[in-house]
Order: sequence, then structure tokens, then C-alpha cells
Amino acid sequence: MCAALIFNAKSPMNQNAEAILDATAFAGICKALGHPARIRIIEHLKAIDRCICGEIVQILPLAQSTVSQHLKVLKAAGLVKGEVEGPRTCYCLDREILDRFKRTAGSI
Amino acid sequence: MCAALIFNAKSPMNQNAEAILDATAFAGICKALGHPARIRIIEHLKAIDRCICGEIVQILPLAQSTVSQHLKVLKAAGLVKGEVEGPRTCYCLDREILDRFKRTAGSI
DNA sequence: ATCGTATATCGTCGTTTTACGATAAATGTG
DNA sequence: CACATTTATCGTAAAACGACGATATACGAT
Repeated sequence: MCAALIFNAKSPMNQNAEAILDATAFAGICKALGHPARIRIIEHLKAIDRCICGEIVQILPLAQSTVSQHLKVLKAAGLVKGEVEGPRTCYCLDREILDRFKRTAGSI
Repeated sequence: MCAALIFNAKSPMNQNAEAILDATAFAGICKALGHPARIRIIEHLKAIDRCICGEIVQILPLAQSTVSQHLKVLKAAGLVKGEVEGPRTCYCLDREILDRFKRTAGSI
């Protein structure tokens, strides 16, 4: 039927959107999402699409350095992307990874 | 339309199946799922419906006490239920909680 | 060139996680 | 009753996490 039924997630040629994460990769994403502050960051990024770090600092009751660390975790997991814009960094969701997480979660 | 649009997750009267988890609850479930061994336990339980602890010990390359700890984490998160049957304990998924997790993940 | 702003990184501290072996508790079996 | 089986719990050690303040870095503005 669809590509997801033909290729599995471990196939190197599988760059399609239907890809499903294996247990380790899925656990890695879950771990990155396993903190309330990081969930709120994801929710906020979903709502406003893109924003700078400072905006998140104002929303969360955490120090700037702590927020920066949480963003680092999310970035390492591939859930968010950050691009430097002059003195600030603009963050946005990586919808591709997020969708892959959702599909995998749905398949459990 | 459906109940999910009328009641939100924080409503005390919201015991319906469409309930969505708040950020903290969702993060808690994600944290519990944030380890490859625990994902494999969930997958195995989904495949065979119910099994005793010893069966999981044979599947995973971990000591019995470690597996028992992982099961404890999953149970604390509400993802699995365990009932004592004589000298052994039989585990199975809590589909309700799992579905709630899935729906919340899908709504992110 | 200096200043102010925004962010990342460093160092630190206390807590939590993960893993294991050893042991206790519960329950069938001989 | 003694014994084997199954699982949970305890104790422990190493690693990772989460939070913070202090500091470094990068860049625009004056």
C-alpha cells in the first residue's frame, strides 16, 4: 500500500515522511520530552511558530542559563532547530522529527 | 462536536476517554518512556497482552533486579498494571493511560 | 572603541537515574 | 517442614540531570 509498509525504519534509503522510529530513537525523543519545561517550550513554539530564547525565558520561571540548557536538550534530540540572528538565536520546531515521534507514539 | 471540545483536561468531571494530559502529566509519561528497555517492555506487552516479569527478564540483557525497577517505573507512571498470581506477578498494559498518552502526543 | 543586549558555556551542588549483586518475602512442591 | 521458584527491595557506585550564578562570546548601537 503505502511506503511505510514497504520500507522499515532501519532501511538506509528510508527518508520518507512515514518513517517510524526504533525503540532507542523513540526513547531518546521521549526522554527529551520528559520534563515539563521542555513540553511548555514545545507547546509555545507550536503556537507562535518561531521565537527567540529570551521570550521563552520570560514565560518559564527558570533562569536564562537553565532555559538555554533545556533548548540544548531539545535541539540535541532534533525536536527544535535554532538559527543565529545577530546577537540572538531564533528557535523553531522541526516538524519532521515531531511528526515522526507522533507517528511512532501512535503505533505503540 | 465531541466531548474533547467541550471539556478540557483540567476539568474534574472529565473522566471520558478523550481526555488530554497537561504538560506535567504528559512529561511524566514521556519520562517513563524515555529508556529503550522500557519501550521494549511496552512493545512486548502490546504484542503478547500479558506476561510475567521473568519473561521480560529473558528478553532484555539486564539483571532481574534492573528489570523489576523498570517495571516499577512503568507502573508508577500508570502505563502498566501488575497483579500478583501466586509467587509471580503478571503485567499488562493500561490501555486507558496509553491511549491518553497517544492522544496527547498527537495533539502536540 | 565602548557599551549594552542576547545567548551559550562553565563550574558547582544536590538529586535522580541506572545498573548490579545480595537478600527478603511470598507461594507452590516434595 | 524444607526447598525451589519468582519477584521485590535494599544497598551501593557511577553516571546523568536540573538548577543556578558567573562568565565568555557575539553583535548591534552609540
